[in-house]
Amino acid sequence: MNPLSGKINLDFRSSEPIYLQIAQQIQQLVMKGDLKLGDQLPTVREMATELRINFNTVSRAYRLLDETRLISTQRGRGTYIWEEPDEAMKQKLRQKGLEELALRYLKEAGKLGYTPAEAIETLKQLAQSGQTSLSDEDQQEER
Amino acid sequence: MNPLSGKINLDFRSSEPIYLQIAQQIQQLVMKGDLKLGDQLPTVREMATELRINFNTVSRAYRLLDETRLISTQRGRGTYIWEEPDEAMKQKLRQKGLEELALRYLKEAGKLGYTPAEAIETLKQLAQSGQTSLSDEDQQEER
DNA sequence: CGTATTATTGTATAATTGTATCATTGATTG
DNA sequence: CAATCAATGATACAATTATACAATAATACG
Repeated sequence: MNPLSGKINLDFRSSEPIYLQIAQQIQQLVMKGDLKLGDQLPTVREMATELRINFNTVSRAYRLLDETRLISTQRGRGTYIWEEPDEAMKQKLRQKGLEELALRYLKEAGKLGYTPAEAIETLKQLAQSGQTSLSDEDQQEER
Repeated sequence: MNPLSGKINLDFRSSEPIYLQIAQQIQQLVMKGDLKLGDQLPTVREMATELRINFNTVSRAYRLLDETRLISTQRGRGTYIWEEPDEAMKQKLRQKGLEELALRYLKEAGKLGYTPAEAIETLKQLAQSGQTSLSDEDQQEER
């Protein structure tokens, strides 16, 4: 069994592309310590089969992480955790991830006809009212 | 201890295939005089074990060098330095090596969206500003 | 010695793994 | 509706590894 079997949960209904979902979740697993330096990730084909997607999509996620030097992909050999990000890096990655999420939120809101200002306002109110269950328990897989 | 133990440094993250890295570095060692006519190279398995790669990858590097007559591989016997390149040959090899590096640089820059002109400009500036530590001290091994 | 046996060395071929390129699809935009 | 673009898929490819093999050397034994 590979090290992150069942730990990647995709939401095929999300507008978030699945290659980003994969990349972000792997990033989080590293930051949580579930994946450590030197660990081998599943091959693109393994993971693709498990997630029932094309292996090129996994490859794209891996390439993204390779560019940030979080992992190392080696043709013919496999893919490995390359560096455990230091605090600064973690912060940067978190920031970047957040920004992507934020951008998507605004974009989606825009589709629904809301201005950024409106989207922000709604967000604020939501944050104040329902302060329960906003933490990160494991989510259910969707498809 | 074999004659080039620790003298081959691989970068598994490079897009340069490791069989080429090996071949080029052996070539350089011969040109530098670290390897002389008649010297035996480590067996494919020895070197593979040291570098933590498959011996077929070493074999491929050896085959490459065998084809240029720099070394002689003999099944069941081993691998030996075959001829020390004369000055003309050395010059040619150095030139070829540099061209390969240049090509690679441009290719990588291209992937990042830079035109050759931009890549060249950046290179120029870099060369002017930081003229320190551009020599060839031994590099750190990567994985 | 001579020969059989075993170990050592490089080689050939197929399987595995990531990559590059182009095609398809579905949504967005004008 | 056509054009366009991003995400995903299909296909062919390149690097590396796994496995079985062939040639040579080293050793054992008569």
